[in-house]
Amino acid sequence: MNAPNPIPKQGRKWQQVLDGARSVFLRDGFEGASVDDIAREACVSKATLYSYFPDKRLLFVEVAKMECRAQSEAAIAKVEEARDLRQALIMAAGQMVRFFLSDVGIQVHRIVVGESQRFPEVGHEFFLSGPAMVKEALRQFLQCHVEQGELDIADVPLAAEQFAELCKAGLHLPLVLGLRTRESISEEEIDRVIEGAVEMFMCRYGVRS
Amino acid sequence: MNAPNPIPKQGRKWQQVLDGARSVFLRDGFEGASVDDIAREACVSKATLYSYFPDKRLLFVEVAKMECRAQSEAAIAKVEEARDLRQALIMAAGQMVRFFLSDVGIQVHRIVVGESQRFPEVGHEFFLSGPAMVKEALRQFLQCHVEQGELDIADVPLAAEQFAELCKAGLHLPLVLGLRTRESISEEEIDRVIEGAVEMFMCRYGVRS
DNA sequence: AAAAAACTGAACTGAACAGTTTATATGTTG
DNA sequence: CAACATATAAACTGTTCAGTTCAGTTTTTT
Repeated sequence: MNAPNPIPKQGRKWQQVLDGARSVFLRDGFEGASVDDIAREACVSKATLYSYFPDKRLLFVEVAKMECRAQSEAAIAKVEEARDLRQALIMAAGQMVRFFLSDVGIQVHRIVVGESQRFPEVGHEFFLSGPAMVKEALRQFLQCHVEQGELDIADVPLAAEQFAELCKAGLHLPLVLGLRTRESISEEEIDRVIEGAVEMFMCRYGVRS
Repeated sequence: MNAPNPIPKQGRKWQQVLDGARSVFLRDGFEGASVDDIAREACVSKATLYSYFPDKRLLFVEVAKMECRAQSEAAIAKVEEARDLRQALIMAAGQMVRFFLSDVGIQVHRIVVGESQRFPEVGHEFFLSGPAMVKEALRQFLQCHVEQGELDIADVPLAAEQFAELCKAGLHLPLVLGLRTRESISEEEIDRVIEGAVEMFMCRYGVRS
């Protein structure tokens, strides 16, 4: 009768707290979220919450890391499926754009950026478990295709950064600042950005046959 | 003896308050800055401050707009100096990169992004008086060179967004999140990003002679 | 069933801070 | 001088909220 659940991590309600925190932070932001709200949402007493996480900030860091890991693993997996180079870039761009535009992506971005002055370690942890992972995967992917002679890139890290940046073109900022809503962005608009990014990238670094 | 000072706007201490607010907001962020601090920094009583600005948020909006206007006007002026297309793009990129990396640029960006959930109008005002102005100028500039046959761009707005985005490659995010400091970025690194952006852009949209 | 560990709810503490009010001072203008 | 506008310091109000404490209950382990 031992261990029907594989990862109770600590105590029974660890995950429960994390889930509650996730939904409240994503709804209300960091300052906007009260610890009482989180406890209520998680159906857990405040005392229990504080027995797992030393303070609000650390709780948020955990939520952000969880979210980043999930997303970047999904993205990396998707890319490895594709066969053709151009197709892979389109997949990768699509994955990135869709994350940039998702509620979670926008909200985590807002909070992390907003708090990174007062709590630098928040920004730090986020960067390492999110963007840095994706960029690293992208670098390896590009390097690989350079060696196969399909791409001609002198500065691979820069190229990876450029590609990621191109995927935000015109959509990310207005969404983050609340000038547009997710729903106001059509699939066509998204596709234009994706294709624009891939086209530009291939134009610059593709080997002309 | 009337009007030795041309723009007292309102009362004598309007500018004084704004300057104090600027430096405190830029040092401590929005939540981090207390109104008492701002009043002290501006050498003004709290009551006076509140007689000019209805609340803290509006005060910040004014600071951000002031900063944006100054920057975007400077940027636009710089570009109009250059003769040659490629040179103009390099100037424009340089101007944008340097603003993205400046203390003011980073700090305003942090605050605006962080507060845009709770106070959407902050994000709104910022976007319109900053990024939107620059993008508009960029579009006009590109359109102009398309008509002169130097560039071949089907979707000018997208191209403008892409160019602006390329100027952030690899530098902006780590700085905003506090993983790197302004000083740790060498001039060579900046130049690599600028040249990378221009090279990529010309590769994609330049008319091959 | 007894002991130990985890959890609860509710009340409490302490501090921060936006915004207001008041009583007073300074300075300008007619 | 008198009236008026502007400024000031300081105390006050009211609220919000992170984090603590504790007496008591439930769950798990042995």
